[in-house]
Amino acid sequence: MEQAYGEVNQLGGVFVNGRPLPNAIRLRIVELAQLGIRPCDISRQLRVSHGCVSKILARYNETGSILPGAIGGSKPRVTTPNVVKHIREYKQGDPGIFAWEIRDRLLADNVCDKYNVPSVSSISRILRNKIGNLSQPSHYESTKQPTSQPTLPYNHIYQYPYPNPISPGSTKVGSHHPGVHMAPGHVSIARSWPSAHSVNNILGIRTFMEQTGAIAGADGTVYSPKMEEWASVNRTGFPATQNINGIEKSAVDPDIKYPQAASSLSTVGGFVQACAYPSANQYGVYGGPGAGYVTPGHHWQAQGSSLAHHGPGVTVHGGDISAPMTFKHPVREVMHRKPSSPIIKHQDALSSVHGISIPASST
DNA sequence: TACGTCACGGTTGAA
DNA sequence: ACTTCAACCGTGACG
Repeated sequence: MEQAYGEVNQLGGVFVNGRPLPNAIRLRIVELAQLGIRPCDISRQLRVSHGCVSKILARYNETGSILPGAIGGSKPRVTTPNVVKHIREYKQGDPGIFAWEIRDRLLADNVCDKYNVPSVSSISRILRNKIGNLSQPSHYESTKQPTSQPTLPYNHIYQYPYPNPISPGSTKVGSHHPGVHMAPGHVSIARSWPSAHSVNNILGIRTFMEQTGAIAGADGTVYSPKMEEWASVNRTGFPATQNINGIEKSAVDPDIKYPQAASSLSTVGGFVQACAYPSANQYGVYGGPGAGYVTPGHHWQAQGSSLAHHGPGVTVHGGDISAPMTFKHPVREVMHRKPSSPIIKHQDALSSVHGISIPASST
C-alpha cells in the first residue's frame, strides 16, 4: 500500500488518480492566482496540470470554494426522511399494508411524484431496514433514528443546506482581507457547497506548513511521511481557526497519499479548516489541508474526535520541492522549464506576503 | 503559448 | 457483506 499511492504527472507533480488534490494545493492555486500569477505559471510551479488549475480556479470563481465536490454516494432518491416518515405512518396505520399500496399512497398523498416515488422493492427495504418492526413503536422510535441512516441526510448535501454547522466563525467569506483582493466574494454559493468558505478566510489564517515544511524527505519512501502529520500540524497550527467541528474534522483528517503536496504550500492549513464541506458528504475526502488525502472514514462518525494530536508547535522543516521527485518516476521535470519565469518574481511576492517559500523551479 | 474542454481511468460511498 | 452506480477526481490531449 504504501507506495502504492500516487503517480507523477508530466510536470513532476504527485497526484493520486481519482482523488482530489490536497486542500493545501488547491488553496495555493487560488492564492497564487489572486496574486496575479497566471494559471499556466501556477500549473508549472505547483506541478499540477493546467486543466486542473483551470478547473479549480473556475470553481472558485463560481462558488467561492476551493473544495472539491462531493465524491461518492448517491442521491437520496427515495429514502428521504419525509418519505420514510410517511411510509412509517402508513405502516403503523395498517401493519398489513403492502408495499405497492404504500407506493400508491405516497403518490396519492403527493408525498412523492411519479419521478421520485420509491419502487416497491425500495419500500420493502425501507420497511425492513429503517422502519423495522413497527409493532413496537416505542422501541423503534428510540432506536431507529440512528439506525443505518446517518443522520446527516443527504438532504443536506443535496439541498444545500447551508452552512455547516461548522463554521460559525468562519462566516462567510465576506470579509475579504484587505490585502488580498479577492475577487468574488461569493459567499453564496451556487451549488451545493454549503458554506464555501472562501479563501479569504482561509488566507487569513496562516498556516502551518510554513513551519512545518512538511514534507517528505527525499528518501525513497515515497509517501512515508504520512500526511497524518500534516493534518495534525495544521490544526495545531491554526488554533485560531475556530472550528474543527464535525465537519472540519473530517476535513482535516489526514490523508495519506500526498506527500508532496506540502512541499510548497504554505498556507493552506488554516484554510482547510475554514472550508468545510458539507459535512454531509464529503466527509473526509477532502481532507485536510495538506493532508489532503485522507481517507477518513466516516466523518460523521468521527466527528470531532480525532484531531487532536500534536502539540502546538510542530515544526518541521524543510520542505522543498524536491519531494515529489522521489516518487515513482524520477524526475521528469527536467523538461524545459523556463529559467526565469515570471513566477519567480511572484514568488517573492508571495513569500513576503505569506512567508511562503515556493520552490522555485529548479533546474 | 495560454487555456478551456473533455475523454479517460480512477475512487468513493449511499442505496 | 457485497454489489451497483452515479457522483467526483486529475491528467493528458486536443483545439
